[in-house]
Amino acid sequence: MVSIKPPAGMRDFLPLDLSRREYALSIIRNVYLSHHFEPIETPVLERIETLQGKYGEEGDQLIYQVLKRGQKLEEALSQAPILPHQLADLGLRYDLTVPLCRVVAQYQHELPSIFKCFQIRPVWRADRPARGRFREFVQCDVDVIGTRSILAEVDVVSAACEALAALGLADFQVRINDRRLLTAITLAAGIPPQKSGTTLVALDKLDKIGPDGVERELGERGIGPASIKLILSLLADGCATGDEARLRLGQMAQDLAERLEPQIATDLQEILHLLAATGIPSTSLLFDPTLARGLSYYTGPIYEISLQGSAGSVGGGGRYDELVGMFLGRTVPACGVSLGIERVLMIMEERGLLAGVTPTCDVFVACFPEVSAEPSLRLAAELRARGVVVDCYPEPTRLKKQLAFAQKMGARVVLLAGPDEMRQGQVTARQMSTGRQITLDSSEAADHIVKLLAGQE
RNA sequence: GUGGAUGUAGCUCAGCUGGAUAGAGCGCAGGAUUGUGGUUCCUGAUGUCGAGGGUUCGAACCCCUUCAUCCACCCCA
Repeated sequence: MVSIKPPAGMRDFLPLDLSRREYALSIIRNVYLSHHFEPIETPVLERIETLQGKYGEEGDQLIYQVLKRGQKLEEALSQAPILPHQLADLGLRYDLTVPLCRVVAQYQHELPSIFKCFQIRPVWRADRPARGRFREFVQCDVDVIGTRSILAEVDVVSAACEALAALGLADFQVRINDRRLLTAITLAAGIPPQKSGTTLVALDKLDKIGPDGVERELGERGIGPASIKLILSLLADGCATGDEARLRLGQMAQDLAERLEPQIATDLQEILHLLAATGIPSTSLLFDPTLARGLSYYTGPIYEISLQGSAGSVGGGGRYDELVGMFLGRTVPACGVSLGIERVLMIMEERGLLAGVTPTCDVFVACFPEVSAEPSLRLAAELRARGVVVDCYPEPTRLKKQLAFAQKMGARVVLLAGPDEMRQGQVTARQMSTGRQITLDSSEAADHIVKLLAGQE
C-alpha cells in the first residue's frame, strides 16, 4: 500500500483550513492593494540556471530540481561520469524575489519605471520540515523596483506591518540592519572577506548564545582573538530602539568612518524615523547590528519581523540592488519584504484569532420525497442570481438529518418547501442561529430571504 | 545535517513488573421524535497496538532493525 499522506513537509487543506487561510490572505492582500502594490504571478517552475547562484551555497542545495525528460535525459545519463547537476533543467522556485527579478529584466520596457508589485504564491524548499517550517509554503511578498529611495523601504515594511496589525497581530517587532554595516565591521576587525560569511552567521546568534558563545564559535571558525574582541566591542550592546538606536548608529558611523559611507547610517536612522511616522510604534522598531539574514542577494538595509513569544520570524526582507542585474547586466535598484503566511496562521491559531472563521453557506434547501424539487430549484436560482450562496440537499432523507447537515455546513437559513407549503404556494425559512421560522408566499420569498440575510450581518 | 522523545480507533490519549475476547472521552452511525439542527438519553460500529524480525508457554508491553512523526540545535518565512 502506498502512503496516502501528502509528502513530508507538504499539506492538504480541507475546507476549514482553507477558509482560514483565505481569510488571512484576503486581509494581507487588501492592505497591499491599499498601498497600490499590483499583483503579479510567475510560473512555479523556473530554468535551473535562473535559480542557482542566487541564494548562497546553502540555499542552492535546497532547491527542488526537476529531471530532464525524454531524449535530453537519456543524453545526460549516457555521459560518463554522470554529473548530477546536468540531470535537471528546471527547478521549483525557492522564493518569489528571484523570479520577480527575471520578470523585471524580461519586461523592462513594459513595466512602469517604478514598479510596485505583490505576489502571494507558494514556494518550495527541500529543507527538513519542523514546526512552522514546510517544504511547500506561501509567501506574501511586496516589492518596489526601480528606485534607491528609502521611501521604498518604508513603503514595503510599513505595508507588511499594517497587514500584521490588520490580522490582529499588533505586537510585532521589526529589526533593521544594513549589510554594508556588517561588512564594514568585519573589515574593520581585520577579518578577510572570504570569512565574513561565517562570521556573520555566528554574529547572528548573539542574542541567543550571548557574547561568550559567539566568542567561542568565532574562535572555532578560525577568527583571531583580536578580531573577535573588536567585533564584540562594536556589537555587544545588542538591539536598540528610538533615540538610543539613533545614537548608536551615529557612534558606529564615527567608529567605522574609514570603511563606511556616512549615508548608510543616516539612511537607517531615517528609515526608523519614517517608519514611526507610518504609525508603527517606535518601540517596535529596533536597530539590530547583529541581524545578518541568510540570503546572499541583499545589498543594503535588511529587515526581520517577528512576534512576541514565538520563535522564528514571520517575515523578512531587504534591498537587493544587484539581483535584477544578474539577469539584465544593468543595475536596477529594488527592495522588498515577505510575510510567511504559515507562521502568521500558526500564531493566529494559537491566540484564538481564527476560532470564528469557518466555512458558511447562506441558504440551504431541504429535500422532500413527497414533492417535486422544481419550486425549490426555481427559488434557489433566483436567490443565486441575487448573489446568495445556495445549496440544495440532493437526497430525500429525514429532515432531522438534513438540518444537522445544514448546520455542519454553516448554513444561516434553511428553506423548507414540503407538502404543507406546496399546497399553499409557500415556503418556510428557518433561521439557524435562532431557530425562528417564517412562512412566506413563494412570490415574495426571495425578497424576504435576501433581507433576512442582510439583517443578520 | 546533529541530538532527544514518541508511535494503541477518524482525533486526544489510558493500558500496572509480559497473562487470555485491547479501553475511555470526543467524533461517527442508528434510535427516543416517519416535517425540525445545536442540549439530553439509549444503542452500535471501528483497531494487521507504525512495519519487519527475535526472546517467551504467552508480547501493545522486553530486545534488534526499519519507517514515520514530534521537540531542540542549525537554517529560515
